[in-house]
Parts: sequence; structure tokens; C-alpha cells
Amino acid sequence: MADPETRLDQMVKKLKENECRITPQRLAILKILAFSEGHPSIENIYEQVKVDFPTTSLATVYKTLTLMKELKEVLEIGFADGSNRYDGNKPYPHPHLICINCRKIVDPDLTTLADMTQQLAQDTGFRILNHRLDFFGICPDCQNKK
Amino acid sequence: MADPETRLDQMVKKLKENECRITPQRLAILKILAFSEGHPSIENIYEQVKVDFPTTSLATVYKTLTLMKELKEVLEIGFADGSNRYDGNKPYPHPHLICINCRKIVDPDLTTLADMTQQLAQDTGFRILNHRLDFFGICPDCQNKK
DNA sequence: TTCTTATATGATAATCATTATTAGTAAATA
DNA sequence: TATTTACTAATAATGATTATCATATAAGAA
Repeated sequence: MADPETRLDQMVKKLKENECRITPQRLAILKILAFSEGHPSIENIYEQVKVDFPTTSLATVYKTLTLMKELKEVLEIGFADGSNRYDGNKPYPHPHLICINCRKIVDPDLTTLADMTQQLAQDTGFRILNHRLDFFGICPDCQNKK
Repeated sequence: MADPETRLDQMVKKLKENECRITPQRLAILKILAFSEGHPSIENIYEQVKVDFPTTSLATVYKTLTLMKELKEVLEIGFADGSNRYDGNKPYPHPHLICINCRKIVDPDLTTLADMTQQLAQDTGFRILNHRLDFFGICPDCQNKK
């Protein structure tokens, strides 16, 4: 994982390049994204922003995340049940390992995935632009708790 | 792909085993699922049912699909934007190849996925129960249309 | 520093897919 | 064919996300 400060600078730079203003609320949200180890939800980010900016609206959080998503600086991990999560540290497609018990999300190493994608493109003629790979299971911590 | 008639029988049998009634609406929905080549949406299924049963309610379609999902006879491919699709032919996790232009969904062969899953379980200690693998791109048809 | 103005915010209303409710209907069994 | 009770149809409710718009403010210019 990149250094959070560096990551924050990258995101701020991207905003400036696109002539977007650096507001206190935006900066606070970017900080949360850059410094978060996990994969926070909208609600989670909202709660954290409100510590420093209690009047922040939920709509602002949605709008900022949508903006960063468009600028390819945040990866949205959307689930069908609406429990979306966000990753501001690795804003490119990568596999996830998700514990269905404690909701923890881990980023595993899967070097063979690139080979698999290339093979698939060759076999099917598709031009592959993106992917989404999630494994669901029980993490070691939760297995031990039983 | 299995023979649609056989697949239909399997699903009807599963309903009977679980003491669920075989109503005309349910049978119609099961037929659509068994005979569909693609991966129909809720709306798509709803439109098809209404050809034979014009008074069918959308809620009935939702309830039948939820039921079949619980009985593990239908796979729900849910997307964050709400554009869910259903697969009654291969109701177990498998990779998808999705055209972002025409929305076509293809089931590719990826034999290495099983190896990958096992490797991952070994490396991380997770007990992996399920997975979801989607590749997004442009299908050969859409590439040629340009 | 102050001014200017387009952009961002906050509060709330609107949207829309899905779920819950409920009175009435009909499948299954004897 | 009668009885039981799960199922259906119609509609209301829900809840996450998006749109609206008056107000506030970031950032460049004077």
C-alpha cells in the first residue's frame, strides 16, 4: 500500500487538475479514503467526516465519492444489496476476499489473474476492459471464534 | 447446457420436495428460466409471463425468484446499479463475460479458476464458500459494428 | 485584502427498485 | 366437493440514492 500522505496528495492534485475546488469537506473525505486500511462504506465515511464537520450532509459524501469515482481515484465495490464499499488506495480492479461473517475485506495476491484475463480475451474475442472478482467465505479469525 | 425440459423437471421436483405449490404462474416462470438462453432480468421475465398470464403481478415474479434462489435453483447476478439478472440453467457460481455495450452475458470456460480458489484458501486461511467473477468488455459483435 | 462569480454545500424532496401487507383465490388432499 | 392454507394481485411502504435549489464559499483577479 502506498503512503497515505502521498496518496492524499495524488487525489488533491487530481482534483486541481480537473478544476475542482478543495473544500474542507472534500479534503476530510479524501483523508479518510487515503488513511483507511479497510474498505469503508458510505455511512462509515459519513460518520467519520461528521467528527470534524458535524453539519456535513450525506449528499455531499455521495457527490464527492461519485466525483472521485469519475476521476478514477476511488474504486466502488458495489453489492446488489446496497452495501457498497469504497477503496481509495487501490482505485483499479483487483480481487477481494470477503468474510461473510464479519464483513472484513482483504486484498489477496493473485498474479495468475492477468494471465487468465489475457487467455479469456484470446478465446472469446472480447476486448476486456474491466473485471470484478470476489471470493466469499469465513476468515481465519471468525473460524477460530466458534 | 442441460436439456430445458430436464431442467424444468428438476426445478418442479425441488418445489414439490419443499412442499411448495405448483401454480400456473410459478410454472410459467420456471419455464422461462429453463428455456432462456441468456440471463433474463426481472422485468424481462415479467414481460414474458404476462404473455400467457396477463394479470400476473411483479411481486409474484420477485417472490418466485427469491424462492428459487433460496432453493439454490437460480443464480442471481446482482449489480450495484440494480440491473439484476438471473440464471436458472447454471445455478452455481461461475464466471461471466459481460458486454458493456449490448449487455450480453456469456459463460466462458475457465478451468483454472478452481485451482486459483484452492491456492487462495491455502495462502490466506479463508474457508471459501462462494465467489463472483465478472469480466466487463466489448463483445466481438459490438466491436465489428463500429 | 477585498471583490467577484462559478462551484460546492446542506436540507429536503423526488425517484425507483424491492419488500410488506392484506383481502381474496385456488392448489392439494381427503 | 369441501376444507385448509399457501399463493396471488394490487397497492402501500421502505430505503438507498439522486435531484433540486437557495445559500455559502473557494480561488483567482483587481
